[in-house]
Amino acid sequence: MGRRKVEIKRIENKSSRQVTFCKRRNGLIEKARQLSVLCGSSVAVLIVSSTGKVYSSSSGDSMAKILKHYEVQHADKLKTLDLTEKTQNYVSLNELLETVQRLALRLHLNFCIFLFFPLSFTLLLIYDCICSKIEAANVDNISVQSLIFLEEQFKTALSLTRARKTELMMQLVKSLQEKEKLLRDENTVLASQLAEKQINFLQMGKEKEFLETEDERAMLLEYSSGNNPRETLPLLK
Amino acid sequence: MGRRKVEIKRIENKSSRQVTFCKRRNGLIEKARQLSVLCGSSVAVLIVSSTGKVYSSSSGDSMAKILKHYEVQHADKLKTLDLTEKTQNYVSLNELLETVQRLALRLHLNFCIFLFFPLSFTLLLIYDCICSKIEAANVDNISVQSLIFLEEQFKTALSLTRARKTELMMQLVKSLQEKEKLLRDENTVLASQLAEKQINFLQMGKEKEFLETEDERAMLLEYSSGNNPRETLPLLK
DNA sequence: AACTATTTATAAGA
DNA sequence: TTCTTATAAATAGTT
Repeated sequence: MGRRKVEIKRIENKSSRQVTFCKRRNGLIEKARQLSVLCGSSVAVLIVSSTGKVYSSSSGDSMAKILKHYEVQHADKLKTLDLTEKTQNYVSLNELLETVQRLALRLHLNFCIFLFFPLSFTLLLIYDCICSKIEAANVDNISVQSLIFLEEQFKTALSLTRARKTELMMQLVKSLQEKEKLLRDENTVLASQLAEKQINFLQMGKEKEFLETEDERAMLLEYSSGNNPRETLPLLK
Repeated sequence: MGRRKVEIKRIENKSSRQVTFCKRRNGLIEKARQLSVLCGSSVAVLIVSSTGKVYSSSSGDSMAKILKHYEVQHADKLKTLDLTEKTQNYVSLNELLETVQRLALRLHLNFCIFLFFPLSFTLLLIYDCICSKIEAANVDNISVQSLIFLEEQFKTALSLTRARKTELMMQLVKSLQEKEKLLRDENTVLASQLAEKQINFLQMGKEKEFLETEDERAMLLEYSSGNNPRETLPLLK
């Protein structure tokens, strides 16, 4: 729709690309407005120029409402994915943290977030944002009651954390004990096998030329020497 | 661009509105794609139909990236507004909470958020989302060290909360003591004024008809009776 | 969904 | 950037 037909591919000439960007950007936003009015729908258009500048328009509802609609639908979609989603958890978590961080900055508030995963957790503490601005507010607005409630919450969180820590340490101790028992048993077996072999070696003492490997000869030498044999083998690792 | 010119106002005929919606929606998304390709920019289009269905398209970058761009710019814009924004804090806070809630659901995680405003705070606790799904994960992934760290954080938060509570209670006690002192002083003044008047009354005892009001007569009666006068007036409130 | 008369958008030029 | 204008593209009404 111009003097001549243009292929839809990147415009290489910088200034004509800039001109086209401006024209078509306005055109797109106008089209969005028309669609919104004609059909009673809400339309948001977000344009990020190649230089990173953001242009946006919303018609019908506000931008926030439209984005909310999108996110709700998006969340539903993800919920049905379920398993596929699990692998994306860490990316999504970062998104969450970024979002909260950004919003917190916007709201000028101190906050900390504790995220408890069932088996692991991420902890984010952000104190002293740009908060001094609200400092002038009325002292009477804070109730001691609320702080007492908060104190209770922290006590609970603290004792839950301690309980979980204890549980984990018990598990750790138990598994270490089991590992130790296993290794002791293994040692016992190895020691008795060795004792058996030692007897054979001693019987063959006068006929060293019958020993088959260097290792066996070395072992015999060690056991023949004056050193006391170690009671158990050293623990693995 | 059709058989005849149309005014840009809501199409009343339902079926032709539906047809136009479909045509123009496709047109808009195609225009967005062209703008993106021709000018090397990223374009997102979000359309919410009058029935609530959401259509979206992104070209250039992914939808997530474009939305992030928008939010970052939006945050910057708000930061420069500063004062005007303060009145919107509570709405924005709700937005924050909703966003976090939604994302938490999406991520299937337990979490709690503590938002500390400089002088007041909002506390949100959400436990036990849809978390059971990750329960099967490997126990070895959690380090006791992390829990020890978390425990320290809670201890700190607890002692900060207690310190703040104590501070507030001290303030409260101090202000109550000041109020009491003020009232005592007031009482002293009033009591001495009253004593003075009482003497006048007693001097005028034989000429009751000179008393000007019912109140004064009642007062005289009280002070003339056998009751000991109260040491101070009762505290206000 | 396809057709086509018309309107609208826009490429190139100024 | 903005205006102009020739022309391409989009689409309203129709089938």
